[in-house]
Parts: sequence; structure tokens; C-alpha cells
Amino acid sequence: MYDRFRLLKIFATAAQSSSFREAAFQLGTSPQTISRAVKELEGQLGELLFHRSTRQIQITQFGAKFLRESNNLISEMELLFEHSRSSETEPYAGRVGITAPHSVGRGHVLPLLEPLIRKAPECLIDLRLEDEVTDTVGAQIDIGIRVGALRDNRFVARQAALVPLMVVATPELVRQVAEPRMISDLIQKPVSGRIDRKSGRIWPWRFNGFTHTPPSPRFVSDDPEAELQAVLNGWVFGQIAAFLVIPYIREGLLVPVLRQFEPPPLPLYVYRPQRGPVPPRVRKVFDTLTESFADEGRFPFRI
Amino acid sequence: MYDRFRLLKIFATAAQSSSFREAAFQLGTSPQTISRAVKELEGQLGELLFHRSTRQIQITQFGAKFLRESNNLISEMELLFEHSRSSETEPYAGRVGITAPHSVGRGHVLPLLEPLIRKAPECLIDLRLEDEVTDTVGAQIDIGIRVGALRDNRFVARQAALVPLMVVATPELVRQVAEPRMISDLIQKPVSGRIDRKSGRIWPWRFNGFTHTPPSPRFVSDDPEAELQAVLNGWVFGQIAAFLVIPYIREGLLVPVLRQFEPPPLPLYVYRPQRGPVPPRVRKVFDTLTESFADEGRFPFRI
DNA sequence: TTCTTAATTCCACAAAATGGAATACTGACG
DNA sequence: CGTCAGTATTCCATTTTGTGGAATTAAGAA
Repeated sequence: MYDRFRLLKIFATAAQSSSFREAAFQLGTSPQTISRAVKELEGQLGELLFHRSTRQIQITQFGAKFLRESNNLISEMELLFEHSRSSETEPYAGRVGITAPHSVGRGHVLPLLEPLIRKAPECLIDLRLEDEVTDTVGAQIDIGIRVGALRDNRFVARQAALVPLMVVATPELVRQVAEPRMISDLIQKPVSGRIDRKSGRIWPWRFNGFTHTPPSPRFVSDDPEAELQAVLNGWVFGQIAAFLVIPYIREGLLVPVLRQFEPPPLPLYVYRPQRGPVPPRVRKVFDTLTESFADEGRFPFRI
Repeated sequence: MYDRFRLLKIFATAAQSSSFREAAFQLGTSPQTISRAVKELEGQLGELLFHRSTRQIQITQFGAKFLRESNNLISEMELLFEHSRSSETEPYAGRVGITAPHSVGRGHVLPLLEPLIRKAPECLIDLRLEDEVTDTVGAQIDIGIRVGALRDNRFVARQAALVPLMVVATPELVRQVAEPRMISDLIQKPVSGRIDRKSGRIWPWRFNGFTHTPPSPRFVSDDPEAELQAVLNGWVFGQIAAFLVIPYIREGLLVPVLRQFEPPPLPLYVYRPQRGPVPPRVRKVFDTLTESFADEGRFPFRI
């Protein structure tokens, strides 16, 4: 029998009871168990804890001293578990590690965290913005946000939104080079390309049913917002996630083109590690994120 | 799974190892056990303790904090058990409750305790001299000494000596009333009787094969030494344990009579509670007592 | 004395832990 | 880019351990 803590608890209960029988009742077990446990504890200690007859028990001097120390330890142990269990007093205390792409993170995740940061100052938000999918162990991620398919089944993912991809440019650029009507028209226009950091290659543009890799882009970057800036500057056409460009479209600073070829929107996933318990603070952030992303009124993903 | 202490220890070991596999090796168990234990602990706490992939583990921030507190608790627990186990430093610390008859206790037990009291000042000797057999729970007895049969099988008893019973008187008294030659002669002589405190009745004198209750004793007491004093005063004949009278016989102050009817000697038992462990201090006293009583050179039980 | 009650032991059964085998997956090395 | 070695995890049959009913022993009360 290894269980020292349980032994201590049984002993402490018995010591504060008038009989093993009563202690057993308090602990919801049988007198046999008490008897065995005390005997085991005595064996481990090499000391008698109770003088006992078949009729009554009386704690030894050693037992009384041991009881005091035991009670200390027991309360410490229970404190450790109770206090560590993100308790009622500070349910959101602790760290929440979040990973998201730069674009979504800055623009959409950050604002959502404000109420939590305000209301729960004991909660530490650790937001790692990185477009590469480095949801590795070292990153210590509690919640992740990704656009596009997730291969990793160690996470439980919820599809929180659908992100259309839109080909956009400034009205001025469209006027200059004429609006493309076919995919093939793009070959004649200045376009941007997005570099995949991992492979170093340009992502193909996606269209309804097929893809098209820009053969000679005018501008490339690994950062969607840099690409957006290039488009806003009127340099190029770019295929960019809807939530980045919709505000500018609404202001008339950008116009979408080739909308009839628009690809099926990419899923936006909010996910968290599948295994292990989910502390309240993590669940809170998770739920907030999924709900808010689904709320198109606040974060427009389509036009 | 109740065993919180073991969970803590497994967790602590794992946290200080580079892998569950290594921790398992340290604990002499299998990685499965570590994995399960950590999972269980995480479940109880509602918090992730390790970020882990199939390839590596990394402790969480919460885990690191929890580790510090766990280590405290673990060392306290082990201190409690190690320190409480009457350790190498003070192997004889603690109380030893001894019960003995007044006569044996004062004259024979007390001198034996001197070396222990001298060498182990941390040892508390609690010597209860009572002739009644009150080896009850309340008396908190670790070692007992009794003359005569023990009915109580909750104690492990060692027969340490044989105590003859001798009928003695002063030479003067013998000269006055003539030496008894037969048991029946005693009816004519002044004799003492011993009262059994419990029953209030006079103990019968024991002889070889039969007993004889003094019909009209001249003196009765419940204390053997008082009885001895009465005999020494030349008042009465008394049947008294050998170890009390032998010194006086040697000095010629008393003479034994009716020696051919002497009963089989009574066994002297040293005993201790059968159940539970035997702390070193108790074993020490127990062994000292049994050995010394067996040593007739130091404590004469026969002449 | 007898009766009641409590601690303990015994034993058969039930519950839980254990570790081997298989699986899933990561990171490193050709 | 595929392969390999190494690790955490799950599954499951086996073993170990805990459990409480029944019987035993004993102490205190009537």
C-alpha cells in the first residue's frame, strides 16, 4: 500500500473520532479499512499510534504528536489541490498561450481579449503571432487560430468562420490596366504573390475549381498585410483574405474583381489541444473567439 | 485513483526528467504509468501540466509553479515519515510505558532502567507500579511484568524467570511457636494473608499439589512488601515470593519452612503488546528486562 | 454470569494498476 | 523526400490490491 496521503487522512479522522467505527462512518468506508490503514501506517512508522482493545481506542503519545504534523500536511495538501485548481476566487488566473496569423491576430483576436484583460488582471495572455504553423510543443499553445485545413488531429478544432479570398486592386489601377474578366487576363496585369515561409515558394492563387500560380508577380511577400499595403498603394492586384480588404472595399479604396471565379471560402479554425483538461480561462477565450468570429456583424468575412 | 502523494511524486520526477521514459526508469516503473499519472493529476487540477508531443515534453508555466509547491510538500511528507520513524539520530526517543507489581518494579525493574535513562535522555520512562492486572488500554502500556499465568493473548509474553514461593518467618518466631512440619500445622501458627484487590478475598497459599487458605490470618494486606514487613517484624509466617525474601534469608533474618511442600515456582512474564511494530526503545527495554531476569546471579529467584 | 458492541481477521469477490503489444507521430538522418 | 529511430499514448489481458460480509475475540455493562 503506497498511499501515504490516504493513510494520513484515515489516521487523522480516526484520531479525532471516538472509535474506528465512527471514523469509518465519517469516511464512508468500513471499520476494516480503518483498522488496516492504521496498522499499515504503524508499520511504516515503526511506532504504535493507538492503544486499542476490542472495545476502545486511545491515541498514543507518539500518535498525538504525529497527528499534529499530519494535520498540517493534510491541510497543505488540500490547499495545494484546492488553490491550484483555478478556484472560485480567481477562475481566470494563469497563462493562455494563443497563436494566430499576424493579420487575424492583430486585427481580430486582440480586440476580443480586451474585456478579459480588463476583468481578470491575474490572467496572462501570451499572444504569438506567426503565420507559419509552428504549433509545436515548445510554443506552449493553448489556443490556436488558423486559416485553412488543419492536418493535426491532436487538436480539437472548431470552424468559426469562412474566409473568402478576393482579388482586389485600387480603382485607379483597375482604370489604368482595365479590369480583368478572365483568369488568363491576370497574366497581363501586375499582381502580387505570397511566399510560403516554409517552402519558399509562391502560393498559387485559388479559384473556383482550379488554381493559378502567378508566373511573374510584380511584388512578393510572406506577410499578408505587406501584400495588402502593396495593393493599397496601387502597385498590384492581389488575392487577399476578405476580412482584410472588406473595410477598404466599403470605403471605396479597393474594388474586387473576378468575383464570379471566387474560390470556395477557406475555413477559419479556432482550436485547442485535444488532451488534458480545459481550464476556465482557456475555455473562456476559446468560446469568446469562436462566437465572435461567427458573428459576421462585428468581423465581416464576406461582402 | 486516490493516491495524491504518489501522483505528486511521479509528477515531480517527470518534471525533473527530460522524458517520461527517463522518469519511468528513475521510478522503476513503465512510461505508461507516468503518462497515466500525469493525466490523472491534470484531471484533478483542471490544468495542463506538460505540453507534450510524442517526441518530447515541456512543462507548462502552471506546471512549473505547481512543481515548486509539490516539491515542498513531498519533502515535508518524507520528513514526516523519516523523522517520525525513530531515526538513527535518536533511536530511543519517545515514551515507554511499563507496568509491574510494586515489589518487582521497585526492586528489580528500576535498577535496570538506569543505563537507558543515562544514555538516552530523550527517552521517557513511564513506570506504573500496580499489582492489579490493569493492562487496559487506558494505561498505555508498552511493556508489562507479571507473576503468574497470563490470560491475555493480545500480548506476546516471555517467561523470564521462575519465582518460588516460600513460607518464611523470623528465627525468633519459629523458636517461639515451633517450626511447622505439616501444612496442617499452620492452622496453629500466626500467618499472614494476601488480599486480592479485585475480588477482596484472601489468596490461598499454594503448595505442591494442593492449596490452603489461611482460615484465621493474624495479618492481611494487599501489598506484598507490607506483608513482608509484617513477617520481618516477627508477627507472622508468610508465603512470599522468593526474590523478596532471599536477601533476608541470606542474612539470617528469615528462615524458610515447609520447603518439602514448596509449590511449583510461578512463572515471571515480561510481555508487550502483540500487535503493532516495536520501536527500538521498547525492544531495548524488553530485551534488557528479559535477559536480566534470566540472570539469576544478579536477581536471585531461588536459593 | 450474559448481552452488547467494537476491533480484528479471514476470505471470496471486485476493482484497479500494471506492463507488453500496438499505434501515432515527431524529429533526425541519409 | 523518404526512412528510421525514438517517444507518448492506448488497448487489453493479467496480476495485484482493496473491499466488505461473516466469523472471532474481547471488553464493558447490566
